[in-house]
Amino acid sequence: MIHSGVVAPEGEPGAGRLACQPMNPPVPEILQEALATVLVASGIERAPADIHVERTTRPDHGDWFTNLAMVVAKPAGRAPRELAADLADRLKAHPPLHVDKVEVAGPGFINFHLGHGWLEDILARLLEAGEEGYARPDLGHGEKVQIEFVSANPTGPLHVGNGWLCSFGDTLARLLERCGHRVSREYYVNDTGGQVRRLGESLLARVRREEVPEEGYQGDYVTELAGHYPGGSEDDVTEAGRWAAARILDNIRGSLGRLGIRFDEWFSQASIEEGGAVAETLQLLSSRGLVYEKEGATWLRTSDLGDSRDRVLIKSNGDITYLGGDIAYHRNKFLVRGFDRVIDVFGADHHGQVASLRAAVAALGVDPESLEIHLGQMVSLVGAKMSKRAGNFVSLDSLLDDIGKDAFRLLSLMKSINEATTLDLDLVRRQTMDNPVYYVQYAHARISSIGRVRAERGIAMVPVAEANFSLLTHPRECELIRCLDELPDVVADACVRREPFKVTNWVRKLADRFHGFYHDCYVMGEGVAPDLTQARLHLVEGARIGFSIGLGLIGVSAPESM
RNA sequence: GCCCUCGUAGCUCAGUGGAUAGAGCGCCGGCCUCCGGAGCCGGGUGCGCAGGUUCGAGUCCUGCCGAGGGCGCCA
Repeated sequence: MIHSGVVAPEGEPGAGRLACQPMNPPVPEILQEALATVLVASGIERAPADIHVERTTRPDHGDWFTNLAMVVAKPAGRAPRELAADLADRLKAHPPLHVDKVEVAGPGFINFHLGHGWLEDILARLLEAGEEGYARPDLGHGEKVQIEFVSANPTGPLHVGNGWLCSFGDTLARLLERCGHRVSREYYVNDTGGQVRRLGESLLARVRREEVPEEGYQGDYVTELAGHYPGGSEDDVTEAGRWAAARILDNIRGSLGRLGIRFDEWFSQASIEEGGAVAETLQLLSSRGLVYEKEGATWLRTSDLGDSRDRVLIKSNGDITYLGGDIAYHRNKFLVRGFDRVIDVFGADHHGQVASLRAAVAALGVDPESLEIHLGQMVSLVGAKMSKRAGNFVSLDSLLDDIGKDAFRLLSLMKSINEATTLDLDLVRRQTMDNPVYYVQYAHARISSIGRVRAERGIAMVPVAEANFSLLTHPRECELIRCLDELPDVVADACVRREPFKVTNWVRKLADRFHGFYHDCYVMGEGVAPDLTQARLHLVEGARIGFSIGLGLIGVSAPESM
């Protein structure tokens, strides 16, 4: 932490100076407003609702550009380049804030070259907002959203694949929270039905020192649990299964804790199936004429609602199907607890239930748009598939023992969950020393180190308002500030598109920019003027804020030293 | 057979319809007088195939090829 030793007391001149100076609006707003104005002046009647301005990818294209002329030209019956030139001329007559140069290029792009004041504004805005306020777009407006993830059956420890989606769900939850949603994390506990009975059978078999049935759970953990089983009626498989499931659930909680994940709700499937929820749900569906009896079973007309066929809710033996319980569960989410939006995160092996569930939610009278289902593609190991029943999975705990929480979270949040992953455990373990996590954390440790050296040398930081950011003209400094400028957009984008890995990519980019800055721009080196030192100290603080926000979102710790 | 996801550099992956497609790893070669060298700088190869939409396609549409997953009165 870098804290000023000379923070001006409140009320004195200087302390509130920043707040008194109205902050300039961000560049996109400045450009959009200017473009809207010249568009009208140029005789274009209907301006697009959303005028698109973007950062350029190449320096010779300036800093920002718009495709506005090309978008508007055709409906207006004008040539794109001609219109672009017209707009550019009008902009040049009254240049918007920070705009040094306006150019028309290519098929009709308008490029903006900005002055250094742009970067100074970015840094000032970032430092004023701080870790709490920066990159906190209010996209949700308090929307009440529930996110259910993992929900692995308590029939065995979490494996690496489970952990992968844990990272996704938890970081998505953090993103939603940061972007103005009220988020509840939920774990649906399958503590009833066939899986539990099967677990109980496996346990009792081990208690009797017999082989586990073929369809049972073969893992060593069952044998271990059997050693502690207090008994009970020897043939009550449900009782045995529930006892084992409770133990395993404790283990799962522990693994999640190691990953920094806490659930707000552990929702019992038994509470749904053994309470009145299913009956109430059936009644609702019946009243809509969507339920019928056939061959002794109770069916839901899901084929009327986008599913490929109808589905059974109550088996002919009277048992509730998984779907039957799941519908009641989703009725509870939407209609009982009143979530505005429900997000389910499943593994791709649950693909088969998506259409049914969507149809079922529609059958409940809930807007299907408010149910989001994200399928994470399979995570497997080189040369092996993980199977809980066969007991040949790699547990999340053992991998965490090897590489640690930070490396695991970063690793699991580096790419889209739409992409299948095959882990080479040897490689992952070996990569430990040149894992991206070190690159990122080392950058943060260097920031802390700068703070320590500053304290040792007794250098006090001046207030932000007294720092002269116009001195930060080194290319490394400019690149670092530009990177920090992207964070609010990255957070919003990652949230809206449900793509947490974008945050990881950004953090890595920030680390890259910071290492470059650190290498070329000594903050307190010999011959660095005091004013420049002050400006750079604030830039370093800005980077620290960026790391804190980014690493906080992906759940990776920001160490003071390595 | 039908449905979903994916195919971009040797490998792992980025790339809201924009201009000359980018990182990391690996490989080769440089850089420690000062805040931590777990760092910095330089070096090169690529959008599975074929059509279509568009001023403009890695991105959107159709078909094909290839990989993974799914199509139960299992969960």
